[in-house]
Amino acid sequence: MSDFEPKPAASDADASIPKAVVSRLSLYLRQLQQGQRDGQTTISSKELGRLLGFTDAQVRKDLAYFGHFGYPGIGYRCDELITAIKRILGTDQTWPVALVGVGNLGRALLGYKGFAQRGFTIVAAFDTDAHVLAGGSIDGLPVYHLDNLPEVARQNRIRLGMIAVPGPAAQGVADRLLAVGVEGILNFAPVTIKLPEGVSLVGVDLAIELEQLTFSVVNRGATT
Amino acid sequence: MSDFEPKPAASDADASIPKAVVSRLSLYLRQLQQGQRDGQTTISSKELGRLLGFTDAQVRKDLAYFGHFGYPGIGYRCDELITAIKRILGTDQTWPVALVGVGNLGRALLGYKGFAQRGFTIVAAFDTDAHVLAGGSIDGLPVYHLDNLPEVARQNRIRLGMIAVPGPAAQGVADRLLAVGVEGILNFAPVTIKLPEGVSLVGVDLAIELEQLTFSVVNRGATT
DNA sequence: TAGATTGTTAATCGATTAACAATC
DNA sequence: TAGATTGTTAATCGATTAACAATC
Repeated sequence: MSDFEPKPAASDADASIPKAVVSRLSLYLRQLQQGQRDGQTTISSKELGRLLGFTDAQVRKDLAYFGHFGYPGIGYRCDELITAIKRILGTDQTWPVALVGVGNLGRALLGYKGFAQRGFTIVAAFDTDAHVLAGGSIDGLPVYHLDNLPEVARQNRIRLGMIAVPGPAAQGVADRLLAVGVEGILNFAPVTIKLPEGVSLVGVDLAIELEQLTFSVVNRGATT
Repeated sequence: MSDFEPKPAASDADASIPKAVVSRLSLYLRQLQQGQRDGQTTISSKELGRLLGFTDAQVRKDLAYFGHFGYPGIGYRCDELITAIKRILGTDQTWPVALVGVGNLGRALLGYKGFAQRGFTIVAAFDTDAHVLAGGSIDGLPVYHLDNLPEVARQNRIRLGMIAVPGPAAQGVADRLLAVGVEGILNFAPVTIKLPEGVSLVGVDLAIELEQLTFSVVNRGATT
């Protein structure tokens, strides 16, 4: 850590950061990258907020949790802020990810281009189905039996796992990921997974996303 | 509407419902259905909260936005509460959905079993790529050129659309969905989409979900 | 300099939790 | 009845917004 740090950095006993702030951070990053592709070099909190539907105050407050990134009178320099947010989110490095479950959804995740661009690489896939395993590899990526998880995870220093198996199998898979030291799990199975403290979990349930949509369509204007 | 309504129902000038409440509603529903499959007929707010990591007070408060569903001393009857929540979310009916973009991700969405079980049916898929269109159908579902959206959408009374196209194409697709009267959009493209008031939007960005995970892994314990 | 915009404080707003009378 | 649990009110907690001195 050579360059001076603007703030004690969120690693300390630093006041905890609201989850909502972190999810907006990802949106800021995405928007900044889009702006940069369009040749923008600088952006104000007002403009960034407008593009995403937030107030300028919120943008500044969110960023101020992590340091002083802006220039009064100018705004934020896109390249600097992109670098800063990536560091905050931990995606200034590439993360090797394990995928468990190579059905429909798993295959789509394997082929998804968006991961590489944002610092993630699926380095190994696992399944238990003989039919799937028979192929040996998909898109050039080896597909192992789940029983090989321990060795493969260790060899590739895997810290993140994605679960794309049927609901009833998800908890068992999560337990096996934990057992090999995975620190974060992205779960696509439509069930609640129980994890011990100290392991992070993000759940994505595609049907639930659609339900959120139908609610607001049916109750047009009833949400905050 | 024959049976007596417990409350003025969220359609009125009824105080607006926080988004967070609606997303928990979906989790309650999922958990209740899981419980029911395991033979449970009744559940208390305390137990339901414990399973999902919420307080009992929160569960009761959330449900109380919509009516009186519980029985003091007993709890909630699973079947009744499932029916009630489905009605609230609008998934007591089946929604025909249009899918635009039949690449990797689109194909996975087409094959996803979880939708049908929760009230959604993809009734038509669209693309603009000649190679994709050449097949004519996928999984028995017709794939049309996007230019055919107006007629197909009308014929099938489509009110919801899912966007699974590359980022640069997403806004254009959204505009075309709007033009045919779609009222809600689930966007998987990693870009911000602008919609007019009165159309609902839910965005799912897979890389962002992973970023949320890396943040909490890197800043272990720094989130609320 | 004048104009723009930051970082931050204080005020507002909204959501969560605790507590309890009512009820089965 | 006693025990359990609801629905709801009031208290607490946290997050958002408005305002402004500091700064480029």
